[in-house]
Amino acid sequence: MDDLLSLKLAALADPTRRAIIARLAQGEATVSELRKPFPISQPAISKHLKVLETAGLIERGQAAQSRPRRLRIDALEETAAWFEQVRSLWSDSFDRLDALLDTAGPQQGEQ
Amino acid sequence: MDDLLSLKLAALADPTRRAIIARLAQGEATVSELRKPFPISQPAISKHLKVLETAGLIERGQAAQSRPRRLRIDALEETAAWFEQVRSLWSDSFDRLDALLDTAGPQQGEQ
DNA sequence: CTTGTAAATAGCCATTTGGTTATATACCTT
DNA sequence: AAGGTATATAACCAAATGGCTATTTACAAG
Repeated sequence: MDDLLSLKLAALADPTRRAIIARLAQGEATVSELRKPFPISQPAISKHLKVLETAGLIERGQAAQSRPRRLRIDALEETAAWFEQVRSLWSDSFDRLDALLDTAGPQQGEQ
Repeated sequence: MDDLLSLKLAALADPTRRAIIARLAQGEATVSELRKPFPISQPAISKHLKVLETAGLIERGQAAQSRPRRLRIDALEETAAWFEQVRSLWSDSFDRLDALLDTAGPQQGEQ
């Protein structure tokens, strides 16, 4: 399991990391700022950030001794795109089912 | 890590399981059918299916000696909703930034 | 050049994960 | 009831994950 999409979904499977992403969606933040809401150690946060960075979901800045992180919204969209893809497979096969039912006996109009 | 959303994302972090979901998006299928594309053992597939079921992403039917699985599309939508939520956080803060720039000195129209 | 603060890395540990083979269960067919 | 086919469960294993404490690195300020 190491394609980018898997890395992204795995990264987002952790509630702490999702909270970090949600925080960064509102603007960039330093490691210490990101740490505040959580009862875990600083190294643990750094590890989470590395996971998110490896997945390409965030990137690192440089400012004095702090390294502000920011969200890579495009990477998040790429992840969301997978869901769209499945959704369209689903509705395609639904369409085919509708067509089939139409042929067998046209009665109701599906939503 | 055991809230439902985390379970769902973790379930989808595996390529085999995503392929299974994609397959099920096109219609229900038995375990043997689902197994075909993969070079792994039947118990391994059953394990994957259990992960997906625990996450609420699929459900199990009953038909003779086969237990067809089908996609729970609503569960998938719930998962996709998280991405929507982050997207809106992101655009909200973008709006605020725009407003700020407007106040400071109105010059360019953002994409 | 020492001190302070922010963050990263190393080393450790328990738990989880994804795979395996072997075995059990469930249901149809004969 | 005996056999066959579909699936589930058990028991095991190696690797990955998420946490910790201790230590190191990077930079700014005295």
